[in-house]
Amino acid sequence: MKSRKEILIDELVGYLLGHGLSDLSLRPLAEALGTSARLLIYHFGSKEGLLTEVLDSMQTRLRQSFSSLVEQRADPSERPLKLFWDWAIARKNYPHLKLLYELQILAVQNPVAYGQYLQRNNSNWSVLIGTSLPEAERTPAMVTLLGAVFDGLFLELMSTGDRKRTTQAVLQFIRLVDEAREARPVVQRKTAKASNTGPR
Amino acid sequence: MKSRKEILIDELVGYLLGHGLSDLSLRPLAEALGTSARLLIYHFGSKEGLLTEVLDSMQTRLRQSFSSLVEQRADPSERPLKLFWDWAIARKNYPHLKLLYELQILAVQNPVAYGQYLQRNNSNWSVLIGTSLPEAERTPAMVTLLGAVFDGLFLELMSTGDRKRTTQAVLQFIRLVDEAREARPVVQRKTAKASNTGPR
DNA sequence: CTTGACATGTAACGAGTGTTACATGTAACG
DNA sequence: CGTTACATGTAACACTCGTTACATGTCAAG
Repeated sequence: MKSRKEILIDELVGYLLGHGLSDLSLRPLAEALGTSARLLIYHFGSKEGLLTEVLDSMQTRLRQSFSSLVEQRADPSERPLKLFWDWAIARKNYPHLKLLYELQILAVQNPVAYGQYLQRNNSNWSVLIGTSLPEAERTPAMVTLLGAVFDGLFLELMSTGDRKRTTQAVLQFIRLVDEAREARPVVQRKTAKASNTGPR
Repeated sequence: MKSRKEILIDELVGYLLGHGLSDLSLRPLAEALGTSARLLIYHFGSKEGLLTEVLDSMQTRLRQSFSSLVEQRADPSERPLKLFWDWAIARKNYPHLKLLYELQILAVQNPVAYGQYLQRNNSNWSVLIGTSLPEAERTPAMVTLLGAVFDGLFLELMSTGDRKRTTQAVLQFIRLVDEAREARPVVQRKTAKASNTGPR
């Protein structure tokens, strides 16, 4: 059984997804939910407390959704980057990520007001994607690049709404990495045969 | 001779670079410049007019700086992406770009309030970089990817401040493109010899 | 010296902000 | 029924917001 507060949080998330963070105001917010500013303060203590709880709840849910995605991935041949991309632009997840990117930028420009909500953010999943790289390629530069490709393309998607072109760009990047891998001389030298992670 | 207004604009730009857009307020702004809100309204008509003029001035200056960079580039062997990156993270330009990225995000979340300042933005230079690609590679996906790599890495720089690692990632990407180019069978078929841009 | 354009100072207006004081309702438990 | 915890409504507080009315200053041109 959900408490009144949990119900409120759900509705608040919905509102934030549609209205963004930068010009949030209690009274219009309350009115949209059919309640009053008085109530919001009553349940969350302050506007800041409200933001903290709502954003926390959102991050938690996103993290869960992402974890379950990684665990039960149907097609193991699919590249992690593509897998993650498809997840991120799914109608269900897209607005949430969009909001987190807004938060990210606001925090960069105004750490005093927003920095606290940032503890850990996309750093988590960018690392997770990085894990998918063969160990020899898992340099800081490559991991950073991988994360940046995702961030940049997502930003482009937010700006233009062009799902097709941005997804093409994701695939282009994957192709690039593959081709470069072909071109590179094999550095592996210990065992000429078998895969590289050693016996188990 | 600069008019009072032009002087004001210069000071305003300086203030915006340090404080961002999202919580801009006339009175603190005026106080920081040693003037009054009354004066700002007097010169710019409204807060909105002020923002329009200041951001316009900023974009104009950035565009000039970028143009002169492209024209007089010293080392023609340097890759355009790297050239542009170095320009963007230079101490002089970095805060401006940072502000434009904030504007970009705010406009995405709140087109009503900020959309008007966006007419043309980074689309300009991302196209310019794209122009540097050999024609065969200048697909929408590749151009999009190129722009996204820049955006994503700049975002990462804004968040972490790690100039070294992000620059390494830029170089990593350039290397990736080069290696992939090697690996790919040559599509050019018209002339087997000489470079491809034709006689000069 | 007077005129007139530009610049500035003081103070206020009405609206919106987050937050609070105080009173009232609802419903479960003894 | 009475008590108690939770929820809610009404109204206000102190403050900031962008903007404006009105008066005053500066300073060059006639």
